[in-house]
Amino acid sequence: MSDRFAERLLAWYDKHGRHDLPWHHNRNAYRVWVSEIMLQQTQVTTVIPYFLAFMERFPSVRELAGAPVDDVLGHWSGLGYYARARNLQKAAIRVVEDHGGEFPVDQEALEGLPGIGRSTAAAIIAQAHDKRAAILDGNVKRVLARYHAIPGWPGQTSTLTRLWQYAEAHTPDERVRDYTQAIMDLGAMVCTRSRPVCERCPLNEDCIAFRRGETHLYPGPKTKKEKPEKTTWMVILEDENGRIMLERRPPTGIWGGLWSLPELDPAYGPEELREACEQTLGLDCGEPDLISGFRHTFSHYHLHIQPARLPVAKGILIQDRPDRRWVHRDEALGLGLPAPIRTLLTRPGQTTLL
DNA sequence: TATCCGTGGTG
DNA sequence: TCACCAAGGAT
Repeated sequence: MSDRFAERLLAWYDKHGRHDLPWHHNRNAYRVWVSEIMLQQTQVTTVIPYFLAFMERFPSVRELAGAPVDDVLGHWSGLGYYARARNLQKAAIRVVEDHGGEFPVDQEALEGLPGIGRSTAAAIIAQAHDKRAAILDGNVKRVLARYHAIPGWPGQTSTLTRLWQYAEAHTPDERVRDYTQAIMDLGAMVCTRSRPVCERCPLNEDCIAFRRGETHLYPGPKTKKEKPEKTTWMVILEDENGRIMLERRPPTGIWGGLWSLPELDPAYGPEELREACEQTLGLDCGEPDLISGFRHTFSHYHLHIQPARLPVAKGILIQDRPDRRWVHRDEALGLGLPAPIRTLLTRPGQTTLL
């Protein structure tokens, strides 16, 4: 690029950028990698406490590779996108077994690890090694879409291709670590989605969208689709010792690998729940106690959760299955639980009895 | 290419 | 109350 994009950005970064984030200290490839995975589709303020606790428990790639999956998921509980946690540990095991515990330095090898794509690989290269690699995350997409007035939704291949071209072109040969942090900081602090602070932007002079007064038009909107509504029963089974039954969810799909409350087919009516527990779970239960349901919104559908509390008759045992277990509430909260289930178990008073 | 995968903040 | 979306990647 013949303009002074990177130069202006770096000068702004030196004065106003974020230089003190937790992963900026004791910087190494492992810490950079974990932070980048956590930061996928997740804001900095959300990540910080998770990152600190994660590093306390898993200080190096070897401890992560050797940890129980439940421990890793437990530290991810509430962060969302749990495939990131499963892939993180898979990648850690590969780094230990195939690379002697040392992270690959080249982009191709990094992209071969589960959970690491083009942008994350580039971020690791730039942040950990200060070597030239172009990133393209949500911040960069927004900055570039406005600066060059690139129409269309960034998810569209044609739009994405153009964005990558500009991302590559603007990335400098020197100070790549600072540059990648700088353009993300600009997107997060100045070139925000709503009400960008263009007066304080070091790039406003040559920003086409700003000069046209059209920053609100970029990036282009995603084509919206109607979200389907799904319904499910979630049963709180409590035995005479005050323990509740948890069930491990399948490794794929929503909340994959996490512990949650047992689900029953929504086709069962309230009066059939007792029988459903008997047939589905092999449990002899008392009368169901219906709790008011709530709606949980995901990216692509709404889930209507109908909780029901059922007492379990004394002396009844279920067959020993590794994906089911009786736990006290305190113990349950130490496992990887989905956020709404955690809320349900922590603050049952928040919901109203029917 | 389109869809799936979470959660919390925002207007 | 609710649609929209943020440091993407896998399928």
